[in-house]
Amino acid sequence: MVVMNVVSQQSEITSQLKDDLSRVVDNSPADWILLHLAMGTMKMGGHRYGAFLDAATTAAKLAIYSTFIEQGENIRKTGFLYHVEPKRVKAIVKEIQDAIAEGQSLKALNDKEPFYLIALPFLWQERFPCGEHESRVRLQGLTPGERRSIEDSLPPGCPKARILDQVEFNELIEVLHELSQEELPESQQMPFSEALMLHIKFRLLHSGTVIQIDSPLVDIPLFALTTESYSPKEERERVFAMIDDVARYFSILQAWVRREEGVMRGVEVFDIDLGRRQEALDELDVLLRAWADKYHQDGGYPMLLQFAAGTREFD
Amino acid sequence: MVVMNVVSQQSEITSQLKDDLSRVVDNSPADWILLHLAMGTMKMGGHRYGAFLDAATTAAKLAIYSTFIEQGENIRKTGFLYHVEPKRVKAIVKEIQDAIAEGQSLKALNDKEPFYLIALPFLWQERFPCGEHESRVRLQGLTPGERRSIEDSLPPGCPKARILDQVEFNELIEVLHELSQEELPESQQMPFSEALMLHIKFRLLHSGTVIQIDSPLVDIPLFALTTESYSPKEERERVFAMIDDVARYFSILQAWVRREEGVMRGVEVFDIDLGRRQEALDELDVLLRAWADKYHQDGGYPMLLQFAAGTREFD
DNA sequence: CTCAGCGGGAGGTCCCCTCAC
DNA sequence: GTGAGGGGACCTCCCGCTGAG
Repeated sequence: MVVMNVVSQQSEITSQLKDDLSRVVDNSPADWILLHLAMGTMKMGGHRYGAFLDAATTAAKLAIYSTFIEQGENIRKTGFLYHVEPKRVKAIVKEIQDAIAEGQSLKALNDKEPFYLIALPFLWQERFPCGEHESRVRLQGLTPGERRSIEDSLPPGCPKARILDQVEFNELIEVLHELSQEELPESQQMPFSEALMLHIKFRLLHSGTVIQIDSPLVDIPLFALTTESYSPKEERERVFAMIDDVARYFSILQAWVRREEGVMRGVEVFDIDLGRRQEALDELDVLLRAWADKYHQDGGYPMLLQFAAGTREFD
Repeated sequence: MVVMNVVSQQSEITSQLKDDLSRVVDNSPADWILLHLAMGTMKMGGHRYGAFLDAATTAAKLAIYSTFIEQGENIRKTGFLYHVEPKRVKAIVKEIQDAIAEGQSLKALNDKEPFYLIALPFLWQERFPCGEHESRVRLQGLTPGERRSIEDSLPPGCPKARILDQVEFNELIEVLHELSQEELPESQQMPFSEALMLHIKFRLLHSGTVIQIDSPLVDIPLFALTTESYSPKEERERVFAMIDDVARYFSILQAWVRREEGVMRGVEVFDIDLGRRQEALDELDVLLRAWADKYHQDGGYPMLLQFAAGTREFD
């Protein structure tokens, strides 16, 4: 009985690879941010390649749109500034204005993860529930002992949900895709395809949300749900916390660029005795907490402090 | 005598516009980062729309490539994970491996600003120098008084460089473009075009690096260099500092995601009496400097602390 | 089952041109 | 100078198909 679980080596980047990558991006900070973001959203978040490109395009379009407004709605000027045809500028502006008017959102990474991945555990348990004392296996032609044998091969902690065969699993994925498309405007809808289905299926298996069971008792592959929610893995949660932190940090620095009052930015560069490193970090934690406590006042002006300390890699 | 200077409203985003933008991106953190990045590199940095898209594509390609390596160089698996055709995966892998092998860099925002913008002041002064006691104006058919009158209309602090006519200015831009293409591999080269020239010219005027002089003394437009280096504007420098900070902050958090030793990340949320805000920030500055000093040890392990504090906009 | 090739369509980035206000 | 329209080139992202090992 072989249980396939493809979660492995996910975050292992050999130092060779890392070096290669850093060489081709020339170590420019903006490119680093893009690279980290792509790695985070695609490798960890499970977003499609095309989805990331769309999101980047959307961001660039919004930059164009904001310039268009600032330049007194002058199509030609805006086009020159970004080397875009007036025709295209007009189309971009229309696209954004329509989205604003209809309250719809442009193609973006709007959910932290794609809907069809997050929603799967819920939909599975809703459509294929399994009573407390029922067997997860509903296949014909198996003895109760054989059913139990298959069930016992599941890893511990699996939710009570039926084990599906190939056809049922594929249908479930198709339903998920249709659901995720429902709320999108017509122009953004993507038809279901076999390539898409294989992608989604592979993602689910890769993340360990679903496992495939190839039992010698049955001649068809079976699929079992392993968790109540997609990606409970701590590493994934850390990735989201990271993206969140970076976005907020970016926001604060934007205010700093605009020279707003009450904004501060700082970098401390220093060398440390490795033996005292942990002590220093612990002290830093206490220090900052005490500082925030000292100045905290209920009902006051909302403030945020973000910090990160670690190895200095660049000089 | 009209002096055109289009630097204005550059960073003024009406709150209405800001609201609209935040609505269409759904406030997802990853999208925020992309948006800030696009604004920073395009609006401030002067990068082309297509250049930003190329850079984002490159980042996504590198993410694919790193997965390709991690998955044992399996094209199909990699393709499924990101919903990319095997054919395309193969092409992407080849493109990156070629770049690594030949030491060339992929399309990226590799310089902080486009070469043709940064290099202009240097090339201008090199090709059209102007002696200390020579007139910047070399046009025929003008009296010394008229030449001085035109020169006097320049803003103070202009470098000693000749004032050019339309043709000379256009040629200078073309030379700049050719220079910027020289070091690129053949496949990335972009032919010079009128659209590109207009874009570059507009950018130079928009940033104030060059000003156009429409003098009634001559019937053709003249162009004058105003600074020794592109974008000495402090705001621009702040934007680069911001991008730099964010990239390093991102790097530290990546180490935190990998659970490396000696990495710490923190967020402090609190409310403050506005009257004590500056006092608090000043204290924070002193506090962190003292902390870094306390643990600093020459020749020790390289450490970095980054922090930013400001208004809390999201909850 | 994996890997390889071929075909096509849609849409985007680039380029240039003309014509009316 | 600006808007609005035409054209064409090329690439990339999507889909589907067939055949060799």
